Amino acid sequence: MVRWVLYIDIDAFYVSCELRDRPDLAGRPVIVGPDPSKGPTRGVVLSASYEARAFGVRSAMPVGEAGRRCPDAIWISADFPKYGRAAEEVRARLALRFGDVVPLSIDEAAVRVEAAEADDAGRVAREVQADLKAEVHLPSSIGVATSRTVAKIASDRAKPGGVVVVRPESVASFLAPLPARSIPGVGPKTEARLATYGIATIGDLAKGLPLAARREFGDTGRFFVRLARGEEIIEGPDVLGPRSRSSDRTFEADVSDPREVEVAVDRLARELAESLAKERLRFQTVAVGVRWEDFSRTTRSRTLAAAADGAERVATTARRLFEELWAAEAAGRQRKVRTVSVHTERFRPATDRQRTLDGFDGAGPPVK
DNA sequence: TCTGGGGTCCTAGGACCC
DNA sequence: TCTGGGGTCCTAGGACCC
Repeated sequence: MVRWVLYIDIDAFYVSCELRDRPDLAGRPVIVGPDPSKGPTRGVVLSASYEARAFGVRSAMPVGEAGRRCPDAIWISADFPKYGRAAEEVRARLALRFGDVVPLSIDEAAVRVEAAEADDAGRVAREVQADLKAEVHLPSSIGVATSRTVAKIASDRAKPGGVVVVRPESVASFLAPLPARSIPGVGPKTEARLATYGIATIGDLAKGLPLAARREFGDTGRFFVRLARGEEIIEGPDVLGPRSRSSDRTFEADVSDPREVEVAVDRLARELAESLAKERLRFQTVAVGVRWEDFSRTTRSRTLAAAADGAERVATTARRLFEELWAAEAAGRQRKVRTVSVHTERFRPATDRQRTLDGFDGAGPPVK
């Protein structure tokens, strides 16, 4: 028996969720995002149907550009709770058959399957696809391989609506012609750095890296070469729980008055604390981030003496961090603020209170 | 064309400890 | 007086993903 990974990716997820409620829109160019004809907005495309993609519309594209490329698009504003519920339906459906489901993003999940032959694993994938279509009414693409990374790359090649199976002995030849950019984790910057060494495809990576590139890419470089050669890959851990939670707000126009930003920081901190309380999470680190008008970012973080909770604790820490951040900026470039964010991490479950430390909670050694 | 709102992981330097 | 090597934690920034 061979252990296979099925990597399931829902096609055009947000749009597909909307089409469940609006089947009359099937086959039309549908975009989820703020409608640019309803006034100026700084929004971007969250999801586009394949009919809209035919006009060059892509996820994360500013909506004004998308509107110009596809003037007849049907715009639907995002409904994140709806998408969260749909993701739960998909995971529940998969859990019914496979037990353990590894959720990898809102629209992706992996399951493990034991099968003697690649054809058997492929058949299971097609059954899953048909089941999700019939029971959850969502279209999917599925990659099948013996590692999660290769299965994910296969699922990309399967879009839309297909199944791609990669046999263990064919991994290197399957990957070789693909651009290095197809590797999850290789974006525009890494692609450009690899190109300076003459590396464009995964096949180029399989030949190994020159000494200078080995130094430059370190562990990541070794991972690329192992993957490219079809060698065994150490998989990331199954997702154990949230590592961080944040809340941000982009202003309609860039802001130069720190008091206006402080009001937003306070509101974000309280929203965040409320959602942490719902999840019963206590945090130990708070951070504040600013995206400036030139789109560069600055962050400031502070780790508390002990895990804490409560809106007041997030808010006062965040406010202090923002004051420091602002003071440093005011002494220098004095840019306007485009986006402000409040961030928490290093979670402990709220139930995990240690009696011996309880007395120090929120009143530990003074924090600068 | 002018860039959201979530997230994850990695790197690198300094502090601090043994 | 000048000096090690290794490990962990904290902070800031960056790349990347959906």
